[in-house]
Amino acid sequence: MEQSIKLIKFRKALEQFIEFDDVEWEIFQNHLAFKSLNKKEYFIKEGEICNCWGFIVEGALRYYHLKDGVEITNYFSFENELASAYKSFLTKTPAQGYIQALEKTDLILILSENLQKMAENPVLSFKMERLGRKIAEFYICCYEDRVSSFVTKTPQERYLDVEKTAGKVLQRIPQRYVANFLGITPVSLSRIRKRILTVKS
Amino acid sequence: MEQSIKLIKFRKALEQFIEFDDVEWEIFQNHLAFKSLNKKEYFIKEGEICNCWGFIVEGALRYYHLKDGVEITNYFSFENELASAYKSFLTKTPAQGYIQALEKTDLILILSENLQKMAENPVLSFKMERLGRKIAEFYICCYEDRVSSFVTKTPQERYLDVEKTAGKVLQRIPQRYVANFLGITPVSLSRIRKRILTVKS
DNA sequence: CAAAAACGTTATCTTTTGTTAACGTTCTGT
DNA sequence: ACAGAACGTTAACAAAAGATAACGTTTTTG
Repeated sequence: MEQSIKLIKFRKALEQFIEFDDVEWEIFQNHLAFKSLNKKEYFIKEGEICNCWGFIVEGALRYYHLKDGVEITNYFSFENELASAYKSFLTKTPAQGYIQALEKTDLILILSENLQKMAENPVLSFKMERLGRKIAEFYICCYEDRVSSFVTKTPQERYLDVEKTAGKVLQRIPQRYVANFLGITPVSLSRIRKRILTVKS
Repeated sequence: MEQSIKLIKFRKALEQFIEFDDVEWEIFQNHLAFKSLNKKEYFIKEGEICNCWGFIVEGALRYYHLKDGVEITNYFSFENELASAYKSFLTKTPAQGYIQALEKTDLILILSENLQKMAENPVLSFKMERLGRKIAEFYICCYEDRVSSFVTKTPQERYLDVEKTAGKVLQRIPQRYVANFLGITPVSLSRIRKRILTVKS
């Protein structure tokens, strides 16, 4: 995919948060970088300090960390979504986990240093502040729902929810990762799926 | 407690996000309101649209919602913390649950309309934007940890964590609410506590 | 293409949790 | 102060989840 098309995609995706006029966008896009990850390559590894956030033009990322040497998957991001080790990026502390490409993934990156430059640019500073706020607020809403689902719902209910809201992308993800995401073991998810199937038929 | 002391407390608490100079603070504090809730009074009820966020000068709030007519407690806020039905406030959609005072609670409120006024005030607009961002980012970090705890840890581990990090405030909260917070039933928490005690001794 | 690794399912057994109910204690409101 | 409600604990049983291992199948990878 051409870079110009990627940029248009990015601009469109950011419109859910904020709109840039052409002058602003011109400056903004000069502060962006491009990166591609092959399957299983890393966006960030545990212990590193995340120095950028990314927009996924195409592909998918998996967030996981190790517990007793075993990978536990926390989260996924897909095309047209943002991606970052948010806490590490914001607090400049070492990342507590890994972000890995589930498939070949094309990214647009905003590096901390460029974000800083834009924050100091009078044309963009206010807008960048607001963009940062809007994005953070968006994720808070997502998190509110996710936490609520853990407190309120059974694993089976959570699975049915995910199947309903993200059924399509689910098929691109190995099932054991989905199990982690739901807070259960792969074996348990397999049983839940069977249970649901036998009830349906 | 006198209002002036409350305001100093608030200013100090906000310093973790941003610092106001005296001129800015003077304007800021003229856009604040005060409110007290008696035990069991509501900060917000399900279906209402949250039109403010609050700073808890003293007291504690409990977030819960109803599932099949039963109260499920999601979260707590204590003195020196912020409180809001965040998603409802941000998106102007009906709140999905209740926020209730666990004890007598004194609040300082920022109403949406006053936030709006400050956002339009050239002296404060940039700072309010940044404050909004910082607060949202702070909560994202909290949420990241909380979600991670559900995915990675057993209920018993989560309980031990909470006991370690919030042992003191925990004693002010009825145990069945804590159970909900951990994503388990009160009966189950009682068993976990017994299990831990017998291991310790 | 072939060997090896990874994957999802299933079975078995253990552990934990949910559910309901009972009981004594504590808290609450009148 | 007293009656009623709410609370935490415990017990008994059912349901679900974790752990481990075995199995065929699919995917990787050299």
